[in-house]
Amino acid sequence: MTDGVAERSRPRDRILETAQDMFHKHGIKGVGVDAITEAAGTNKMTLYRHFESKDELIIECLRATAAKASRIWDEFEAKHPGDKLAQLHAWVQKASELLSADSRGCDMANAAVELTETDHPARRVIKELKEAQREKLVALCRDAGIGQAELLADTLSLLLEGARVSMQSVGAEGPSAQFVRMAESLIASFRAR
Amino acid sequence: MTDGVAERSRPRDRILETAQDMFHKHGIKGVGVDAITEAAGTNKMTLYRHFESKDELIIECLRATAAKASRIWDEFEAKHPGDKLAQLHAWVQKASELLSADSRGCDMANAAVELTETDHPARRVIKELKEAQREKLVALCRDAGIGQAELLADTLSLLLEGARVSMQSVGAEGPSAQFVRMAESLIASFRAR
DNA sequence: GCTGGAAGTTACAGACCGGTAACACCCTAG
DNA sequence: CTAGGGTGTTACCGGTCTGTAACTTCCAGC
Repeated sequence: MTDGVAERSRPRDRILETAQDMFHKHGIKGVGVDAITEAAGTNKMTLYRHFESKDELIIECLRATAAKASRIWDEFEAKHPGDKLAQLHAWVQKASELLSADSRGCDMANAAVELTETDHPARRVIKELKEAQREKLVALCRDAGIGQAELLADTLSLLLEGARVSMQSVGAEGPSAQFVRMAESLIASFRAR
Repeated sequence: MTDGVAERSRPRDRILETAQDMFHKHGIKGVGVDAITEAAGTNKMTLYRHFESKDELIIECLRATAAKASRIWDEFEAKHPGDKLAQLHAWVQKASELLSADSRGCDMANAAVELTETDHPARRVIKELKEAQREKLVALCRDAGIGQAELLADTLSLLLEGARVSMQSVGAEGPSAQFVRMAESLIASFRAR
């Protein structure tokens, strides 16, 4: 029915995959566990046998999303082995593609917006994962031979984060449409210094 | 008790102000109408006499927030009458101050993240208000004599939007800490063209 | 074929949600 | 003094939420 999830995988995997998808599309507080299990072709009891709470499921979803993002970084290295500057341009290109393909932005940032309780267990996970991603981009910039690597990486981060959230407010024809141009001219300007 | 809202204003104003504050702090779906009315020192019936639904209240809150932001723009004109470039720097400065003062970001962007239903009545309001703000910034850049005014305005928009959402994920010590430096060097670079 | 564990089913608890009805109150304008 | 509108109070509706209990069914490994 509303599946799209491979029918013959194990319930835990189906739940995780379905939850990722539904949290992404409808937001965390916009989806109940009943809806997830139904879409995953299973039931609530099975969910609670594999995840001790909805919060725990949320955290597992965020980790899974981060793992997917990590695999994309591997593609950069595979396509441009050793050429860090080419990988940086590939990062810009990939970010732009993801912007075009989907207008619901970053799951971790969205989760941070939704989960406002300062002691929510997902918040520390979000922070850890985001910091890891930041480190990766800083390293990439540095290895690409850019002087102020941290500053470039942080600027690119903010631009992308901004593009993703801007799309949700004003759509794809807003400021985010110029993301590639902004990012590329930024990189050029940092390389010229 | 949990007030902070002037006790002797009219119920409608107290509700609106309290709702703005609570939506901002805890998110829209994280606050029920009961909690709002209680904090505003009134009751649910009175809320529904002034607002036909929670959605309507949300929209009024967003409009009120935008109106506050609009008043900040008036300050720029008042402090630097006619000097658009100084006003642009004041914009950067003010944005930075707001970043330091509060880590819950932009109410409209946050609402867009939370309200995922594509036909939610608040979404068109968010888009309108955000587009109006964009126009203001573009006009300011253009009147400051900058060539590619749209591009600068959009870049600054994304940087600020990104800084606001980044703070919610990784805190004030993350990439957003460099916002002023990024914005100022951007402006300088655009002016040099 | 038997057995044990994973998965499905049904029902429910307890809380909270947005929204409404009915009625008592108070305060101000006439 | 009185009338009436704005406000407060209480109780309620139907729905949804996370999470659990008790029980049945299925299926793979022996």
